[in-house]
Amino acid sequence: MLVSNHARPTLEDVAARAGVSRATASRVLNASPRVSPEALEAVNAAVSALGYQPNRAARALVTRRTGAVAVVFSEPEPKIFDDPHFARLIRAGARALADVDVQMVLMLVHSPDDQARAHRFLAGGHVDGALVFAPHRNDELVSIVKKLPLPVVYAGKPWGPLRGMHLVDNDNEGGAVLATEHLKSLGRKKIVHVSGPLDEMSAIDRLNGFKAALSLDDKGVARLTEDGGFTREGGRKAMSVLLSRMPSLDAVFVASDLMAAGALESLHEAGRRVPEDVAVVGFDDHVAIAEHTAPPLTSVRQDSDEQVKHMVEHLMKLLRDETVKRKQQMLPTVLVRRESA
Amino acid sequence: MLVSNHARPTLEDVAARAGVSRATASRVLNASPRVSPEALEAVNAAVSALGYQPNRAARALVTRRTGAVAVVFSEPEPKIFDDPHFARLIRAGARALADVDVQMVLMLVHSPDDQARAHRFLAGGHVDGALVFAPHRNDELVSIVKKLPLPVVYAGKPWGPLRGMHLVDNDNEGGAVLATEHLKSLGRKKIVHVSGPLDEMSAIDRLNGFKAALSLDDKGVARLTEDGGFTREGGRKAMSVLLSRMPSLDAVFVASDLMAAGALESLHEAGRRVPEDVAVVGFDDHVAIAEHTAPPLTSVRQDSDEQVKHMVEHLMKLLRDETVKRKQQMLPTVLVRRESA
DNA sequence: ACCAGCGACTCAAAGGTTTTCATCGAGGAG
DNA sequence: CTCCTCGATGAAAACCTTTGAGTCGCTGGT
Repeated sequence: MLVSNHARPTLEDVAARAGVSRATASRVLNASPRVSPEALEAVNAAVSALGYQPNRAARALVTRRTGAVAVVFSEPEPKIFDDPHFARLIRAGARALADVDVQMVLMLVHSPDDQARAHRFLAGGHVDGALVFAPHRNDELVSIVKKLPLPVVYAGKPWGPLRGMHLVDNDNEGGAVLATEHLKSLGRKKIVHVSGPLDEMSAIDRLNGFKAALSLDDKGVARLTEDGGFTREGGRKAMSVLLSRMPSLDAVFVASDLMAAGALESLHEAGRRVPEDVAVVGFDDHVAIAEHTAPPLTSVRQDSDEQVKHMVEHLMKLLRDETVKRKQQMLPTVLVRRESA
Repeated sequence: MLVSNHARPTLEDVAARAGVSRATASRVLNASPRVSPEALEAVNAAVSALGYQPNRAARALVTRRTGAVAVVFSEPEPKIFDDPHFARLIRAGARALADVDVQMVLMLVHSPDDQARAHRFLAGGHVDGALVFAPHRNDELVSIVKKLPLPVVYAGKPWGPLRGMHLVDNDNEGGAVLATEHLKSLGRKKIVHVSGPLDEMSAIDRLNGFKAALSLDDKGVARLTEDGGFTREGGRKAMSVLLSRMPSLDAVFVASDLMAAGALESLHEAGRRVPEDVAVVGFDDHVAIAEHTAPPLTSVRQDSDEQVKHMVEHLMKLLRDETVKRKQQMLPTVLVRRESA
C-alpha cells in the first residue's frame, strides 16, 4: 500500500510506522520515563523518517498551553520607537525566546484602542505569559494586566505598588551615582543633570542617584536639573536651559545617550569644548550612539540583552510553576569611559 | 443550579444561554448569512454577557488556520539592527497586522542555526504565511522558504529569479534618478555615489539609477562610486576614499541616511562645507537621522509604513485565496528637500 | 391536497494531541 | 505452581470548534 499522502504526518502515522500506539509515541515525544528503550528508538526513527512535527494547535487544545508569549511595549508616543534602545530590546527578546523555543508575539500599544485590543488578546488565552515594557506613570495597561490570571514579568519598575509583581530592573540609581562620582573625581564642581521624563521610574531613579551622589536636597536638585524627555531634541533644549541658568557649569550627567547627543549639539553651539570646558556622561551605553558622538560619549552601561534574558528565564520559571527565589531582580550597571568625561 | 465555573466559557455555554445549538452559535461568530436575526441577536447577547472568546487552538485545529503570520528578518550581521530603519519596519508590521487582527510572530535569523529553526518553524504549520525581509545575495533562507507550501510576501527584491514571487518593492532606481537629477539641476558637475553593499538588490537599483541619470558606463561608475555597506562607519570611510580619489567632487548621492550621516562627518573633517562645497542627498528619509544631521539632510523618501501595509494587504489576499492583479508591486519614492542639497 | 423548494436550524463527525485508566506480561516471592 | 507487583503499553475520553449532511416547517405552484 503506497500511502503517498502529501499531507503532514500525524502522531498516528508515526505510531503506526514505529509499531506502537499513539499513546506511546506521545510519551516518547514528551520525554516520559515510562517507555522502553526499544519503543523509544523506534519512535524516534519514525519521527525523523517522516519528518514529523507535532501539531501545535492540537497540543495547545489539550494542554491548555500555547507555546507563545507576548512581548508588549506600551508607549503612548509612537515616535519613541525611533530610539535604538527599543530595537535592541526587541532583538534581545527574539533571541532569548527563540532559544527556549517559544513563539514571540509582538504587541505595540499606543492608543486606548490598542489597549483594549491587548486586553482582549491577553485575556483570550492566546499566550502563556507576557513580557511587559510599560514605563510610564499610571499606565492603564498595567492595571489591566495586573487583573489578568497571566504570568507577567515587567521590564523595570512600573508605576505604583510593586507588591507581588515580577520584574527585572537595572540599577539606575547606582549607575547614576557612578556617573556623578566620576564627574566629581574629575574635579568638576558645578555638575548638572538632564533627566528623563519624571513619569518614568527609571528617570526618577537616575535623578535620585544624582541627588544622592551630590547630597542635594529637593530645592538644590530642582535648580540643577532639567527634563529632557528622553528625546534628542529634548536633550538639546534642556542643555540650553541649564547653560543659561548656570553659565559656569563644568559637567553634566545626561540620563540617556540619545539626550546626550542632543546636549552635545547644544554645548557645541554654545561654544563649549567637551570635555575641556564641560564633561559629559550619558546613560545606556548605546554603542550606535555613544561611539559616534563628537567626542565619543562616556556612558553608564545597562545591559539590555542581559535584562531581557533574565526576564525570559524568570517567566519560564513561572510557567513551569517553579518557585522563584526573588520576584524582583536588579542588574548592575557599570561606567564605560570614552572621551567626553 | 449555580454554575459558577471560573473557567473560560465555551461555545457550548454561549449556545445554551442563547437557546440555540453550538452550530448556530458558531455561524453567528463566523458571520454566516444563513442565520435568523433573532438567533443572531440572542447569540451576540450571550457572547457579551459571558465575555466569550473563541478558543484559538480549537479553531486552528479544525480550520487549519492559525491566525498568525511570521515576520522574518534575515540578516547575517546582527548589528545592522541598530539601523533605525528596522525599528520602523517592525513597528509598521505590528500595526498593520494588529489592524487585521492577526498575530505577529517575530523571527530574527542571523546564523545557520537560526535558519534551521526558522525552517522547522515555518514548515511546522505554526503560521499561515510570512512576511520576509531577506535582502542579501544568495540568502539560503530564501531558497528554503521558496520550497515551502506557504504564502510569502517579500520586502524588496530578494536575489535570484523573481518568477512567481510576491513582493512589494520601493522604486529604488527611480529614487536614485530623482536624487541625481536634483544634484545636476543644482549645477553640480562632479557627482559621486556612496552605494550600499552590492549584495543587496536595493543597493544595486540605487546604483543603477545613479548610473542612468548620469549616462555612465560601467567603467565610469566604478570610478565614481564606493561601497559604504549601509553602515554609518562605512559611509564615512567611503566618503574619504571618494574625496581622495577625486578632490574636486562637488556633490554626492549617498544610498542611505545612516551612511550619509557618516559621509557628512567625513566631509566636515575634510573641511568641506555642505552644501556650499559639496551637496549631499541621502536615501530613506529617516526622520530621526535626516533631521538631526548638520545640515539637515535632503533625502529620497521611501515610505516603509506604506510598504509594510501593502505587504500585509497582499498577504491577506493570498490567504483568502483572492487573485492578486499584480504579484509584484512597486511603490513610488519622492525627494524631500532639506538643507544639504 | 400534494409536492418541490427553501431557509433556518441541529446532529454528529472530524481535526491531532495528551492523559487517565485498564490491561497485559514478566519476574519474584511464597 | 500460584499469586502479586510492577513496568510498559494500549484504548478511549477529553480539549473546543467548524462544517457537511440531514431535519423540520413553510410557502407557492399545480
